[in-house]
Amino acid sequence: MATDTTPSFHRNSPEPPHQPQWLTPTEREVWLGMARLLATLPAALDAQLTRDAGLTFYEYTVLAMLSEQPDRTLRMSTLAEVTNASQSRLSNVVKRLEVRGLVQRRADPADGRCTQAVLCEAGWNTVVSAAPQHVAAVRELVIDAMDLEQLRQISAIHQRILARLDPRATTYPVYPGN
Amino acid sequence: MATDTTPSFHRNSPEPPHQPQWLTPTEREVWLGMARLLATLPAALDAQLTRDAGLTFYEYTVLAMLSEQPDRTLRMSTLAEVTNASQSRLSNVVKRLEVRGLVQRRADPADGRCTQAVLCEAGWNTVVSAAPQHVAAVRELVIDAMDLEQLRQISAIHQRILARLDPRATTYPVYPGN
DNA sequence: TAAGATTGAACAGTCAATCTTT
DNA sequence: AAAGATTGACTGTTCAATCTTA
Repeated sequence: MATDTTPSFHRNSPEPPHQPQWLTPTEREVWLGMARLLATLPAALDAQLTRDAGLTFYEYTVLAMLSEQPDRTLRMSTLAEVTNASQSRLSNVVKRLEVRGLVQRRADPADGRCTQAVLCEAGWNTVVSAAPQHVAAVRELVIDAMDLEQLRQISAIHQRILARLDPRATTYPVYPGN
Repeated sequence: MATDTTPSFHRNSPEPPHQPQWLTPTEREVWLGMARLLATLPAALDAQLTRDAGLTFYEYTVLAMLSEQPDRTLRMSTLAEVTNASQSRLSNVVKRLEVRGLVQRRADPADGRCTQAVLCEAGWNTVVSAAPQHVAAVRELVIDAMDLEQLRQISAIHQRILARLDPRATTYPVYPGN
């Protein structure tokens, strides 16, 4: 705050009303921590994957999701959902992955409106060789920061927040086969 | 997984070694939840702020951080730190905010290398009017998803992860006056 | 020589518009 | 008319290079 006549953002007022406009110190700490995480964790993952595998985190996610399918194939719209992206973003990314020979697109025989993305052999090899280092990074940065109890706690919290972000979504986890 | 001769990414192997290469089901759930949060929460905040105030989440953060300073002033390098951004990104954003008349830049009298960013009156009014709705959104989406115990738990977890992301950082919270 | 800051070029993401198939 | 997918235009971010002052 700049003067004492004006409220301090993200802090609680001296006399907290029922639905306080600002955040209490604890709430503020949670929010600043989350905001910082939102900004720095994706950058760290991108850095690791770019350095070690020439992939962005999002590109890796696309390849990984395809690699988990029995036929290494997924419709573009489904792939967009499971990778938490817009159809437009996915379309652009897959176009580049196709140029690099990691993925191929083909028309869906069952529905002419749909396009299937298929992981190529080169794409498979790319994920297979990138995965160990990436998983190790995820462990080091995130997973190993928690004990089993905390893993359960944060999972429950995630689900509650995600439900608020998209109330129409079925209960998380979204991904088939989890 | 595509065949039974190959590992499934982000899942645990049948016989987990000491430092397992893949993630257990619980770990995988945590990670997928966090990845989903990383992708969707910033988008939701951008949408709210763009709609209600014509600001991105990052622009709002810049204005909010300045508004909390007694003189509504911060060095560019400090502002970059507290907003979790690169100097380059901040420089571009402040340039646009300056064009819009929300922020002004001036040379730091104490050190000719530094630039100070100062919140203009219009910028102050913008944050003041944007803040209530934004804080309400943060509450609805994030804070109110947790009880007090969970707020404390996630705060502790955040700090542990952030410490791994930037081991050189002093113990979080970073921001002066918290 | 280093820190702070900015810039230009390359790149990625978003939004609205479009096209095709159902 | 609606769903799936893509594209073009615009905007924002990143990276390396640059400039200034300490």
